[in-house]
Amino acid sequence: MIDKQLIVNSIFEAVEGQLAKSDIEQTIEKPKYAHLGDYAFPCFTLAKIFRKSPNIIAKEISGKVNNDFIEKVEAVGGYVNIFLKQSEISKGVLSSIVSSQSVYGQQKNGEGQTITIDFSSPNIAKPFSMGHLRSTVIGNAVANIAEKNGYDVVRINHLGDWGTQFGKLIVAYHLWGNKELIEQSPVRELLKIYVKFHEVAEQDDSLNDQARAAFKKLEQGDEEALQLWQWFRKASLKEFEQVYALLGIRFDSYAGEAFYNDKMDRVVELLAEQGLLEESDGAMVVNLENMPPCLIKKTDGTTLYATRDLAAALYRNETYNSTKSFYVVGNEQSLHFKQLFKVLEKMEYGWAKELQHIPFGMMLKDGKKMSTRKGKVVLLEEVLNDAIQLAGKNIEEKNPNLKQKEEIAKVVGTGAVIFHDLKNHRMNDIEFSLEEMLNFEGETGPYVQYTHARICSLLRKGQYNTEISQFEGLSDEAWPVVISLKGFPEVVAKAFELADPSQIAKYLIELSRAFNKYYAHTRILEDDVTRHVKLTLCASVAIVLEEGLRLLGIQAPEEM
RNA sequence: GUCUCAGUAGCUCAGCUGGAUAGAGCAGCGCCCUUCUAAGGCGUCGGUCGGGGGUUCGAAUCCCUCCUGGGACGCCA
Repeated sequence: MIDKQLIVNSIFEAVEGQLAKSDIEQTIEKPKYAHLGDYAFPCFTLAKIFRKSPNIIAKEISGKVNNDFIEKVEAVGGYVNIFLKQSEISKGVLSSIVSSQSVYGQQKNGEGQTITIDFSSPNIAKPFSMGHLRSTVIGNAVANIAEKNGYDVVRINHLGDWGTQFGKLIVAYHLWGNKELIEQSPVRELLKIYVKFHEVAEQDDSLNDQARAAFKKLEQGDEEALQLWQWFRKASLKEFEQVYALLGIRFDSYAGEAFYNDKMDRVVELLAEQGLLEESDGAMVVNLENMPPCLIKKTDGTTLYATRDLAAALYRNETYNSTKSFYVVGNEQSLHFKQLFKVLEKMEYGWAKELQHIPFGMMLKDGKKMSTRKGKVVLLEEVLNDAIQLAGKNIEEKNPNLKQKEEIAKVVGTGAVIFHDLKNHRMNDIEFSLEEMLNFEGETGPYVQYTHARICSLLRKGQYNTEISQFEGLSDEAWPVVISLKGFPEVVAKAFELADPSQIAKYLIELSRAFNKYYAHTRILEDDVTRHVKLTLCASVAIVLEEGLRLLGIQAPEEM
């Protein structure tokens, strides 16, 4: 971005210091249309200062802006439009990408800092639904993006392996459980009895009392309850790990809620010491301003989600010495996190302000929230399998001689599902649509992967040699591609600032589109002097596409 | 009721720290494979940016208000 700084400087001089450099930098924009140049500076705010029309000011400034990267400057309708020297910029961008390879775009703003990211966090003994997909893929992408911004990342799977739901499961197991069936297909069977529990409990409220009692026994260390709990947990985790393997996601810690079982007394004591704990209707709460109180202990003395999250926050801060903490959890839990952070603030922990809830919209079915309790869920594994199968079918049609068909179908199918989730802003609710998710054309993961694969094919056929450096001689048609490549580092930084993976996804679509257009109109493998620089451009695009997809948690096959 | 998120083309969305003619994809219609993977490219159709006020030289973007939908709101997580 040296070119932009130079432009800021020369505009700064041209306006005789009437605007701060930071203001100028913010005001400079990317013109809406390519024929208006590469940078634009609107002069409307200056009209008052200089008491002249924006048109005249733009003309005056445009005469004064000049440096080695600028081809020409035009004043149009109150704007100063700046055109860069394409050859100079191209040379800089391509040589930078080719020399740094996948490191291109690496930022340093997070260097020396650790960030913990709590994501995925499925509930044990419940199926891995499409709803959990969101936390999993968004969290994983945010983690990758944080690393690309220089942070050390600790990936935490805060498993939902504790709580009243286990009381319900234990009761349900005693009533309807079948050991053999559960051994065979744990999550499916456990879900079945869990759903049944809720059906019956609707008629017979005493079941809920039994469940609470069962959980209390569990929390007090009852042998039989503990054994059941351990069994449920282990069996579920085994199934989850298959999904993580398929998605290529790993965690640094699987410390779930149960892990904090022996760490909660301390939190309660601390709260009591500071006089924050109050009794209310038999329960223990922390009262908060402008918010409902935060429940710490139930009437029967057992703990709640919030208690465990408080213990977890303390533990993480002490263990990882993190400077930031993200919680990638659904939007519907916003209040819970507001309360949690507020309680920590009241406990006077300075680091409480570095905790951040990264919310996201819900996966809807028929316009409504999916409910595990009613058994209305779409299973992630089934969707992934559908996607993989369809990808396989496409390969059979389009590229039947492909090697490693199965492996590629996996990469393309899961890529489609992940990209579909990440391409839109995370706060949007998503109406579950298998049809849309399995669409491989247009703004999709496979579209980006396909662009990458075609480039790889070109590089093979053209015997692209990384040793040769040729960065000049591109035609005008290549310019939109170069400009797009140039923007990658900025996108990486913005994606982290906003904790928004869709920034990367949208960028990849834009780069792919720019390249495909170029590819459709320019023959690469021509035996002329520009062949190698064209291949260098192709190689650069491939590097950035692969790296961008990696940030999203998607692989980029060389053939498909 | 309170808080919160959202409302842009038939559908899914981008643009939202104010700026030039509101952009994509899907669906529809029509082209382009005897040349580098057609999972592609090109064209065309399609919009009172939920309604109404206000601030501003300028508003999809900021403020107010109303309407519609989702979600959360003490012993679930």
